[in-house]
Amino acid sequence: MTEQIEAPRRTPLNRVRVLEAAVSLADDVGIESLSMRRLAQQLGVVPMALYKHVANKDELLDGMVDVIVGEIDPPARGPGWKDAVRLRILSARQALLRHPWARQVVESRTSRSPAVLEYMDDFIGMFLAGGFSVDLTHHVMHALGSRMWGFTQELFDDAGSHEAEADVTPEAQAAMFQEMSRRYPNILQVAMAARHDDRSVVGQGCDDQFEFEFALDLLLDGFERLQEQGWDSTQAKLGRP
Amino acid sequence: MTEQIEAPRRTPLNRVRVLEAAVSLADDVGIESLSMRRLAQQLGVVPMALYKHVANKDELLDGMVDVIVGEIDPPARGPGWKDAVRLRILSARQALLRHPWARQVVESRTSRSPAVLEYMDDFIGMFLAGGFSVDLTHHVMHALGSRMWGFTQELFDDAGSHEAEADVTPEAQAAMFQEMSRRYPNILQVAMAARHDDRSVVGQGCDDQFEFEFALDLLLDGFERLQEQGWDSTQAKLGRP
DNA sequence: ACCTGAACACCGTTCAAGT
DNA sequence: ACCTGAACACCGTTCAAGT
Repeated sequence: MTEQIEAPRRTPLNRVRVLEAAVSLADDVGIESLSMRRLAQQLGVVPMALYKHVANKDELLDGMVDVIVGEIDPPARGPGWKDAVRLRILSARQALLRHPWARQVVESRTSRSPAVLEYMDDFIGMFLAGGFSVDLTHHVMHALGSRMWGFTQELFDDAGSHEAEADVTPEAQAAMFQEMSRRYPNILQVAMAARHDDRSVVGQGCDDQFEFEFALDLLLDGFERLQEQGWDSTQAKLGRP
Repeated sequence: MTEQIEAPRRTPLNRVRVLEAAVSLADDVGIESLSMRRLAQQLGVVPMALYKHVANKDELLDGMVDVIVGEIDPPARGPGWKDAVRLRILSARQALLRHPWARQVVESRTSRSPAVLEYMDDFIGMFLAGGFSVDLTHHVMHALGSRMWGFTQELFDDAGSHEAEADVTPEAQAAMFQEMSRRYPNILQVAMAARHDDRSVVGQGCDDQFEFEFALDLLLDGFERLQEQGWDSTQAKLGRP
């Protein structure tokens, strides 16, 4: 009997390999097409093999968020709190933008992994180091919310660009435009003005950098003002019935 | 042959009935358990029957958002822009809080239904009526983002309350606490302070009203300041390289 | 012409049977 | 003791066959 030669050993599966494969598969095929079965196939293993390394699909998604958090630059040491916070958020933004599915997944997670907790702990630390009271820091973190991850809710994802180009006749487009201007005159006004603007285009499908920084700086300036005023939540609560 | 008596006619299905049934089914069993099949069963029809009234599941979800938008109070007529915006957002918040799944679904939608467009058009109209330039209004809408719907990202959903009560021994709890204070000292500090606070408790599982209004008012005050200063995006862009 | 049962092509996860 | 193929209990959606 010929002794059976072992097939060339696949580099053995481990958690990191599984998570990284999941991230790049989601990058390639989209998060909605990422399934345990498809991921297993990509890795050349039977679906069940994945369950050795992640308890279930939710844990897989948590792990994928951790991979992304790992791509965010560590907190800058030099500058004051405002620049430190700003830089870290903009770095998070770059990491998130690299993975189109990330925003949705980050938003949908309810539990916080150690990596996420550490990320948040760093933020809190930056405010405290900047002289913010624990009280103000608490509320400021809530106000920051998901902007901590470097994204803003899209206002118009692709309103209008549905199948606009090819199929629709100019007449139909004109009719749609008329209907829009009748029903949503304000949206139209804003959209038109934005289109004339050189830098930002409504509906370009991607979170615009200027909009993001506008909102972020508005918040940071607000935080700064409150801190300088010695804002205190107990006072604020007394002031408002 | 006895003439077959028609079974008592079900009130015939229509789009509104389907959507309302979907909303209350999601209220009851959670959005993750809402399926076309289960909804059909609830309505006493075959799954295929639903496809007469909604093209597919995505359109069903869009329609469910419309039902919720319909629950939001119409814009107030009397007050200035700031109170008008504030009231409408807090009304949206009430509607969204009535349906635990709504936040997630609103966030996940990429297309905007007529009802949603109208809701946004109203907001834009409030700012314009308040003397905001089209330009500033545009950026302000982006800054408002998903806060337009009356929710903020949860910071801590139920971190720690996982299975804390029953199963875990006091010793294990103490150990976990120590581990937390070592790894996430800043989070702990903020969490402890918040727990002493009479009104807000971190991790109470629901978006806290005070946090929401804090962040909202910070933004509204910021908007007001910019408007009074005659803020202009072209200037802002020149000022920043 | 209309309606719908059965089928298709998937899921995530369990579990018992095989080595 | 370990591994995994088959199975379970679902999905959303298509489509052809039946009335």
